[in-house]
Amino acid sequence: MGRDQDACRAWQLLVKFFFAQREHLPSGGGGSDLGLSPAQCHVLHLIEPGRPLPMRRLAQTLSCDASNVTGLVDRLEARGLVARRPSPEDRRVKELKLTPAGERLRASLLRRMAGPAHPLSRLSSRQQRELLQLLQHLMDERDRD
Amino acid sequence: MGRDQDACRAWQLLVKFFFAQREHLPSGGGGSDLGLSPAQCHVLHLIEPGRPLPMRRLAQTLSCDASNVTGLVDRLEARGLVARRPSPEDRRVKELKLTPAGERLRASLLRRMAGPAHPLSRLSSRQQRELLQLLQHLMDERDRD
DNA sequence: TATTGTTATACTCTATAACTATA
DNA sequence: TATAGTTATAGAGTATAACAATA
Repeated sequence: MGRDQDACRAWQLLVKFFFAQREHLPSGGGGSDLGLSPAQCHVLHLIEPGRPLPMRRLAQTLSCDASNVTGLVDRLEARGLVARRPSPEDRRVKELKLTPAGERLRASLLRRMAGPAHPLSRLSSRQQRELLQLLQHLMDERDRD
Repeated sequence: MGRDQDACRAWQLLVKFFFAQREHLPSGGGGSDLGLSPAQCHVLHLIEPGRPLPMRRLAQTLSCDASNVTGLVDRLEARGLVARRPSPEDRRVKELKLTPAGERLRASLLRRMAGPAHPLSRLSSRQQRELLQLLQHLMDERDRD
């Protein structure tokens, strides 16, 4: 019983902490003064430079309908941040990659997410290491893809 | 340097973990089959039974413009989930409270957020207690309101 | 037939600006 | 004057359904 209570309380705190730190999230407020909506930030965050991303996979990762991705990418493409490219292997598939401008903006976004008032910077070295170990344990249990 | 790296890595893992667990978030997908949008879930989550919430305060907590709250509450009120009531002290202010149906739906939502596949249930008792202590330390540094 | 991406449509969310009513 | 909430408007996000091109 104590265990479940600890877990519930921890999760509630985690939610609260996360919401308080939303400017450090990919889909948080961090991109609003870069002229990016939350969804656009998320897309930019998910397209890694030099790693073309099929639109279908983007829809899956965002867990939204494929038709959304069309409009989302339309707007990013109109701003010259991403480019569509038909896949060499399967001509139905379109791969997304960042333009140079897109890569620059993504870098700004990541920089903003990482600092300067980093969410975890108030923890001591030892506490940060403890947290890291706990999280790695959590993710090891889950990442099976 | 090790410290900053631990912190960055921990934060990245935290973001990833959170996104993977979004069905357990108030504004995650947990309410979609209850017929609630993410924003509506969030509102329902924030109005505690027996604790009337001024609309302005709701807008602040959601960190959105006050005009959004009007429509948001309109839709919830049309569905009989919340009710507006003028504040006895300041007649400009409207307080929100849950209807009985709203309280029932909120309870379902909270139940869904808490389980059955609770995000932290894979941790041992000791790990959960460690995590709780780390989070309490983080929040103690921040909650000054 | 099944899959990828698009279009059309409708609804919700969100911000800005102008407004009403209270204070 | 300032504040709480509303309205009008515009743009963006989201899901559903129907569609074209490709596999």
